[in-house]
Amino acid sequence: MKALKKLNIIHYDSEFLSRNGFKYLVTDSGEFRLIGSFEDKAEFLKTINAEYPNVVVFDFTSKDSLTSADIEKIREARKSPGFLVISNNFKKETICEFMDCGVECFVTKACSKDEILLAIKAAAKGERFFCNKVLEFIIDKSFQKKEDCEPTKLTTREIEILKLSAEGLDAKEIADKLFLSLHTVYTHRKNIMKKLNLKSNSELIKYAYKNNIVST
Amino acid sequence: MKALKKLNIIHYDSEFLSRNGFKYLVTDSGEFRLIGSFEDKAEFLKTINAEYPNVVVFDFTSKDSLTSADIEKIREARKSPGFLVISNNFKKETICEFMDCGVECFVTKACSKDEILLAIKAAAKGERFFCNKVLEFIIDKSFQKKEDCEPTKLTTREIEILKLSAEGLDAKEIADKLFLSLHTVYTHRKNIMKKLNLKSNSELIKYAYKNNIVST
DNA sequence: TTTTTATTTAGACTAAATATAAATAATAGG
DNA sequence: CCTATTATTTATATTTAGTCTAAATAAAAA
Repeated sequence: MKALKKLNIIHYDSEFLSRNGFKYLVTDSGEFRLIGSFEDKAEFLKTINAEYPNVVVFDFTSKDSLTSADIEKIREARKSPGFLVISNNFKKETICEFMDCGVECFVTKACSKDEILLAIKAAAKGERFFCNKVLEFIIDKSFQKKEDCEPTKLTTREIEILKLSAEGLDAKEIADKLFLSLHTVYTHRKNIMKKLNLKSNSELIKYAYKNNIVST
Repeated sequence: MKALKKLNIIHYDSEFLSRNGFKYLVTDSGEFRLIGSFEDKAEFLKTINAEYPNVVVFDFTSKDSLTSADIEKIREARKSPGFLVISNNFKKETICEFMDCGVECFVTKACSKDEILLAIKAAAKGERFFCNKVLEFIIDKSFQKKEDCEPTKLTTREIEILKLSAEGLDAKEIADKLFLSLHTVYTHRKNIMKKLNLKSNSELIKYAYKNNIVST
């Protein structure tokens, strides 16, 4: 069937309000066909494989969110749809992760109707679209970093110790908790600070909060 | 029961998705009449004074959110409507502030349709309703506190030092910055910890972040 | 004025952290 | 399988940071 070819959109968000707000948005404009707005991930993924969406829209902070592995699977299965994240609470790491696996567009839920519509169309064409807030966020947060999106890599043990530090535990408590020598904790912390270019335990804790390594 | 009298609801949220999701929610159920779902605060407040809402629903993290002063003004003007906050990113202080000025119900945007409907009805009757997430939050966060919602009052100097600590400055740097003796800084910090019942500089920094004394 | 609260400081002492060095454990690459 | 690398662990000696006790000064409240 020729006629005017509407863009097929599929949506996944655990928030009721967002699902219905989105439903209203895309159906009202008349330019799109909404395949569905899903709360359940399994059902959502099944429908993607049955229908042929041009654009996949999702909130990556949903309860049982899409992972980058999910996205890659979708990409592999067919001609890749465009991906658009509509969310709040963007975290640097998460944005990077999804950018790396090919998600084109990111907007916040605070964005205007027009901006969201623009983002959908951009995603359909495989173009990038970041709303100002996301953009600001990326620029701001990637200030101190070098080239890539990843912060200097910490080992699992180092991250563990960083987290506990940010929880307010001192070196001794961490040592007790992890059954380590106090010296070990100091050494790890020293290495963390070296890798992240920090100069005190306070800065380390600050880093953990600013970079969402612990929840606020 | 006057079966025909629908509850009048008015809604204020800067997020497009939420406004439309909410619109759908309340109109679909047939139990309510939605006076309007507003993006603009002035317009919203004007409409409240013109119409007679039974329930006022709003997101207190909106761009130009309702203040507790606004709420009080609405309360004074007429028989008080019920108030329901639908939001994410609850902060302890904000919840307390709005509870103090008489807001009955709090739910998150992640709540189910049914829960939101329950909350609306509770607000209309002047009853309290907290969703589980908000409840958890309140219980968790008010653990270490005494009676009131306010954290133990710190002096201006103490807050100043708390902030600088959270920024990652050590005692010496704070002393230099404020032209104080190192001992003075230690004393202030000791007093802060005593007042807040904290036992280390790390916990102090954690406290600052958890309580939004510094921005994340 | 007297009392309380806030702010400031010091000396003696204690706990925490660093620098340096190095030994295992685990892992990746050939 | 062996080896180079990385991760994890620990210790000693030394330095630095922080606490305890005590108290002076200033400002604000009673």
